[in-house]
Amino acid sequence: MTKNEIAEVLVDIGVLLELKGENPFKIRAYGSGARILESMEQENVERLIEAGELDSVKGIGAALAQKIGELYTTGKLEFYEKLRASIAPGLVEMLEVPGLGAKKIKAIHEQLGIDSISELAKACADGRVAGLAGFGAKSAAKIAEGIKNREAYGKRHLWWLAQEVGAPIVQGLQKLSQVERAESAGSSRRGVETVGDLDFIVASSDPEPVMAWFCELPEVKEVTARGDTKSSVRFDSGLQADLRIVPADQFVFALHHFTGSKDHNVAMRQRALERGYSMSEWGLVPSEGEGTAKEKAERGESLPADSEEQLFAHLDMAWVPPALREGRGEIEAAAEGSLPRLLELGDLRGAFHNHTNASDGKATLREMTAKAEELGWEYLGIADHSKASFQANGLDEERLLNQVQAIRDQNASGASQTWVFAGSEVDILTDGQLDFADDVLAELDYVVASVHNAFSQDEAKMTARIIRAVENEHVTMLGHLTGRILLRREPYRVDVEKVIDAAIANQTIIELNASPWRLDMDWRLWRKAAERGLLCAINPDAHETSGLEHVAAGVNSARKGWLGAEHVLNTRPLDQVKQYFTSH
DNA sequence: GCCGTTTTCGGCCCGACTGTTTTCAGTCG
Repeated sequence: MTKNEIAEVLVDIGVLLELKGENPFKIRAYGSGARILESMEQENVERLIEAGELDSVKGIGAALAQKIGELYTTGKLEFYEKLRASIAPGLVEMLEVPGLGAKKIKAIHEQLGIDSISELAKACADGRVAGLAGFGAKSAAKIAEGIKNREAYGKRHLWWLAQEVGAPIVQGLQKLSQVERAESAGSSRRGVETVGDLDFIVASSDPEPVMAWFCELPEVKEVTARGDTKSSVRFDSGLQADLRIVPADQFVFALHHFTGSKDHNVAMRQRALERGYSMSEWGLVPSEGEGTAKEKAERGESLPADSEEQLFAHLDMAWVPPALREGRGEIEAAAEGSLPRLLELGDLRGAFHNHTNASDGKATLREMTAKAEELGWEYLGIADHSKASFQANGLDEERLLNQVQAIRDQNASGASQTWVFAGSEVDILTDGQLDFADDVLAELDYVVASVHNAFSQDEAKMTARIIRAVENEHVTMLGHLTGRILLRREPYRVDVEKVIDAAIANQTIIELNASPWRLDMDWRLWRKAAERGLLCAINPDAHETSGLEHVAAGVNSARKGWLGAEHVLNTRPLDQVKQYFTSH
């Protein structure tokens, strides 16, 4: 088993132990063990397992090391098999119902003998759930509602679309006379590709009218909680939003706290404790003394912070951009002053993977060029589909060469400030051959190679197929590495590490497809890949003029992957890009 | 289950909201 597969088993064990009513700290140990494995290099994991030294890693002790070793060598774990056999799958599923946690599920299971969601729905309806100790009519109704809405509401939402909902709400809050400060927080502020809900933090000494404004927004379908400091609402799309209102001097602490991530916060609190402080959304207070952190903060014992920079400075750290707050080494980097200078949208001077109406785009070459010019881009790459992508009206050799000529003519005419590169998004056929012969590819400025069919090939075949394309000397960059469509289509099975190795060895770029539905290659892979020499291109994969603006989503993902301008080809000036295409 | 220059036992991040209670447990983030 690979380290990531092992990590999945560990996470699963944590869930099952929770349903068993195990010690919460034991459960946490499995979860953190999984995260540690995920953040390690596969080779390091293998080396440590084989040397019997895996337990030297902080967070992995003797018990976890033994289980990981067993999974690595045999692909199985007796402990896990037995555990899984002892718990009905329906109980695991019940965790997805809002308001149901391990303890309540355990009570329902043990006292009513229920082990499936459908039986649970019946027991809510006939009053058996309401009759349980610790439950009542309201809990039963809430569970029934949760089961009914599980499909629609359990879903995560695309970051890009959630932003479009959230941005006007923040602006609206900021305009209210009772509001001193208002910001978006949560996974949306961190720019995670999908978000569970929206979080808003407001500083105000007069919360009631602000709560009322929020709960009465026209797009609100349901108010699920309404308190003095926190309210939650649900929009028609199923997207949930939380508003938290705090006094002005606590705003920065609340903003940081609710921006997260959880892993980041845990590490920050540990760092605070090492310095004799206890940190919460209420402030940064001495850990000694009477009362809770909240009470201390209310007595004015918190260190002051008007900005997040000050908050981090109290812990002897540089400010960490929200994009990096994922508990992936940013704490250490901020402490030693080695945070990267992250890519910014303004660093981009163009992009390469875009379509016109010659294949499946909606806009003409001229319209796409005009939009690029409006965005201030020095260059635009056109890479329409190749003939094997029949469904996308892919170009054959003749149409492609005509398009190349049209692009050359347009550049020569001087009609646009934006230079256009002639490329192709050429299909990688099932055996790894390309859809155009080498002499055709040689006519182009650059080539994007992508997989568009036979997604169900096994991992070995798919990996070999893509690597063969990566090794082709005409291929400039690999398009959407895994083919995933967020929340809709799983990635195809491919050994991404091997493809990255091959791309580095062959000096082939891997694209960061900036379509908000793709964001592929995933940001979690970029930091290490770039450190090892992989070059990135941020490509909107635009199919209409407005699609070019999706580069913003790609920049966001690149930042989460710790990339700076130096890692991205399309931050380079036109002359350097021309030179790159000539020499690669 | 993990960890340790106060430690090999006794901690492990912290608080709000809800629904059930009459002081709190469970859930959630």
